[in-house]
Amino acid sequence: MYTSRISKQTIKRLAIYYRYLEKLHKEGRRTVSSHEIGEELGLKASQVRKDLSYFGGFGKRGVGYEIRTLALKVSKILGLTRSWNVCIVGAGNLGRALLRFPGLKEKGFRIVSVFDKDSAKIGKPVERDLVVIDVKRLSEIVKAEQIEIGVITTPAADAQEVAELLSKSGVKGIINFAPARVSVPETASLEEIDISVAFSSVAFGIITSEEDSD
Amino acid sequence: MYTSRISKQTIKRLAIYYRYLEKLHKEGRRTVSSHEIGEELGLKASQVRKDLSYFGGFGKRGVGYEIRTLALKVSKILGLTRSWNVCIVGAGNLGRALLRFPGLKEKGFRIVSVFDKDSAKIGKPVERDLVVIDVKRLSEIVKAEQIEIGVITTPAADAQEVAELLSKSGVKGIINFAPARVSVPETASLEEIDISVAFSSVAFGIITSEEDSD
DNA sequence: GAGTGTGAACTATTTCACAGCT
DNA sequence: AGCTGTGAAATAGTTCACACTC
Repeated sequence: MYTSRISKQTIKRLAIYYRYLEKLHKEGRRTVSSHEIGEELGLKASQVRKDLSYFGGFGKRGVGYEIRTLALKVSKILGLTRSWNVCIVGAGNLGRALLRFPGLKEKGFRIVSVFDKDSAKIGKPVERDLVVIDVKRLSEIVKAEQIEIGVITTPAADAQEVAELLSKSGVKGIINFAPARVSVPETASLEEIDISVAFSSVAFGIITSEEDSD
Repeated sequence: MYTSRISKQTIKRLAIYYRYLEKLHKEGRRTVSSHEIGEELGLKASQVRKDLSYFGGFGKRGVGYEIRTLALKVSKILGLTRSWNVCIVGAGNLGRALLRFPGLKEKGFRIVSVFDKDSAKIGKPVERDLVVIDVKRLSEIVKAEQIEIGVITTPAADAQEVAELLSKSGVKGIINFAPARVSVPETASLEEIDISVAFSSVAFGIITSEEDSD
């Protein structure tokens, strides 16, 4: 269907539109214009319309977009109408924080297992019905539980190895929080969330804005 | 100095180069070529050279880059040669995980206080020498502790309010982990780390690669 | 010979501007 | 009249290609 070249940036904006549409829907609103969406999210109205137009003409000229309909269309595009089995590799602070991160379950991302290689952690409960499993059993469990998305929250040194293990086990998408870039086969979908890079980027921004004002 | 228009993407790559340079340095290596950096990080050599050239000619033709010198230059550019006082707003799971996130302290990001509005959390220790402080005291403490960077790990509904409070209190840079976009004054530096958007983006990637192979 | 630094060419993304529905 | 959908224009970012240095 819409399999062609849509940029990752467009997809991320779509996910942000979706969140805003849900909010409007909860407030009882029925329609919204591209101008209003852009206003709220800090984007040009034309950007919003262009992003949506890649997937079809969802709006009504002279009116705007019907919130309920558009939210449904966008959730379909983003794969939010089905559920996804997710595993977390690395039962440290960040891994455990993600177990309770708000909004994931509601969007269909179900964290069904947590792995670690540390024998002190293996077997310990991390959530009502979850216990840390030895990473040696990852492949077996990914298959048994039909896990499609793996989240890496290990130390940097283990990230590449875990990425390969996940890919080989049949995981289709990876989200990497470890402070190291990983590479995965072309066929897998990868998202890198680089926390320490974000800090450096902010620090750079502060320095340059101070220089500008000299 | 190099105050002009450098893209955020270039800065983020610089932070990634820096991490790789540190690794090479620890391994005892002395020089590296743009080709090798690109190979390791999945970028074209010309991209690496272009990024570095914005800030000066750091390399030697025929030789490459002297790792120690380049690492020092890049760390200067990114503001990693000084330290930054950071506060976290929101003492939930994610906020507490960030307190121990590896590499931040080493890069000079010192988390000096943690705030929350929940009276059940206020006063409780979160780390050796840190206790959760009432967010009402944020402005006072930001000034007293000379905090320049604020990290938002509150629920989405509180994120915009906290961003404004931080800006008004004199914080120059904000990193927002809440699943909501925030807006800050032009003068402040902002980085949004949108975890649920990353999940949606990966889900979209999986769906489209499955369609492609039909 | 090897590898940088950089203008020029190319590609991707954003924004404009306006025809065309409702 | 209001607001979408979309080619065309403008802008931003990447990659090429090669002169130049070590």
